[in-house]
Amino acid sequence: MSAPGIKRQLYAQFAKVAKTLASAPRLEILELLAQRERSVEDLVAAIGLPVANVSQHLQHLRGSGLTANRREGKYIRYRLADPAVVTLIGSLQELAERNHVETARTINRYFKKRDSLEPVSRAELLRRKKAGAVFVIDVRPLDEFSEGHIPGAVHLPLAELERHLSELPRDQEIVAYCRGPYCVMAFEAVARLRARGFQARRLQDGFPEWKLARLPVAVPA
Amino acid sequence: MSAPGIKRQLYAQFAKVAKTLASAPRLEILELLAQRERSVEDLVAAIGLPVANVSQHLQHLRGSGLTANRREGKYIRYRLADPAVVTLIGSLQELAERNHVETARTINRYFKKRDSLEPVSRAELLRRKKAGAVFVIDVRPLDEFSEGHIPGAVHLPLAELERHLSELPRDQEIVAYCRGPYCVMAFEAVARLRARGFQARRLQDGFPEWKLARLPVAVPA
DNA sequence: TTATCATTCAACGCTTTTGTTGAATGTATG
DNA sequence: CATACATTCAACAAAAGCGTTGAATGATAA
Repeated sequence: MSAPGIKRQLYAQFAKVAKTLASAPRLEILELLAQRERSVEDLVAAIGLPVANVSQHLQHLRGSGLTANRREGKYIRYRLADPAVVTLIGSLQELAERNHVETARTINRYFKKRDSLEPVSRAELLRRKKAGAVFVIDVRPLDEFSEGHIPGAVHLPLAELERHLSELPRDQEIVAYCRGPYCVMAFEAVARLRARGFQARRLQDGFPEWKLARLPVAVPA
Repeated sequence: MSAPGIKRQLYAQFAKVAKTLASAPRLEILELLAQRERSVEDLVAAIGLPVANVSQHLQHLRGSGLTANRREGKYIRYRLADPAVVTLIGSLQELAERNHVETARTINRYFKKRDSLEPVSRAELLRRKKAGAVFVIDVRPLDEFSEGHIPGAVHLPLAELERHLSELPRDQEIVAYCRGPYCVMAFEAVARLRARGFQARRLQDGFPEWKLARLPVAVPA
């Protein structure tokens, strides 16, 4: 009375969910949604694809249960349906970096070049924050920072970095973070700061991972 | 000097790795490899697809770095390249069960029906093993059991269950496990045992997850 | 109501993926 | 050296997925 077909069916469904992650634009959308809820418009502005296409991807994501949405006036706001999505994508990226040759090469060529130092782990950052021996900057866009950030972090997006150099400490290490472990902005910020003679390092993960680990989060009123 | 293309490139590569998981046969192959190393022949016998097709899937898996292989005489033996593959697939399945409507329905219809009791967690099984209040059976095929199993577990595959009922305790709970959290065999075993009046439950995960958690493992010489 | 605007739908070519078939490779065995 | 056998390669048709285009929904605001 056992059903061998049930196994196939279940695996086909798992595969369907995996297929949702198998698209670069969808991964980008998920990363953006990990920062905060967004309307279709917002997402279009952020990733620069035609509206219909983004909408189509959002349908796919919703169909797999990775996102949820709610209507708010004219807008429909999308969000991650489950914080575990961040975990899943994290595992995927970690595995890709360690085992997929091309991914490893890309990361070595581009990222490691700009940031040869070991990144700071969450635990280490916590310790050093308590000791007061660190200056944390959040390089994401303002709207994402406003939705929540590491307590004590100063908002300083890439575009404004040069203008505020005088406000940064030269006797303390600066730690930069952004959307996730492979978000380009933090790498770029660290590279520019080092070029200017600052001591700067990157936080290993981004804000979503920090939040997921249930570490303290500051949300401005 | 920042490269916006690098982000796209990296995400495309992550997507490529995800695409590897986006196929039912490949997920099956990975589950089989999580139990032990296998030749192409072995895999063909286990999943019942044409040789060339299985080989093709294996090329794909290898290309993404999820598997590795070595030649041994006429055979080429494949294995998981990284234990983290088990973690990744686990996250995927968990997310699918919680959020993907069809997956949840399948699981409720088929699996929950056969096993309405809460499964036993790894931690709970460990505690109860120490207290001696549990009888553990491994319902996987012999070759997988031989490659490693939970210490003290008795090998009792589905096909031989009925023949050995007299050797099972009626005053102790029986815990069955197999390849993973959604492996059909453990569900089936528990259902049959309950029908016969035994107290039986399922271990929440399978052997690969047990091993990954660095819990004690028995490997016969 | 009508106009406006965010979002979705439907249909179309285009590319990629999938499984199949039959031949090729490469290693062991007689 | 020839045969047997495990595995891979190459080529093909069928199916699925992707991005584009233009029209349709559905809610707000005048």
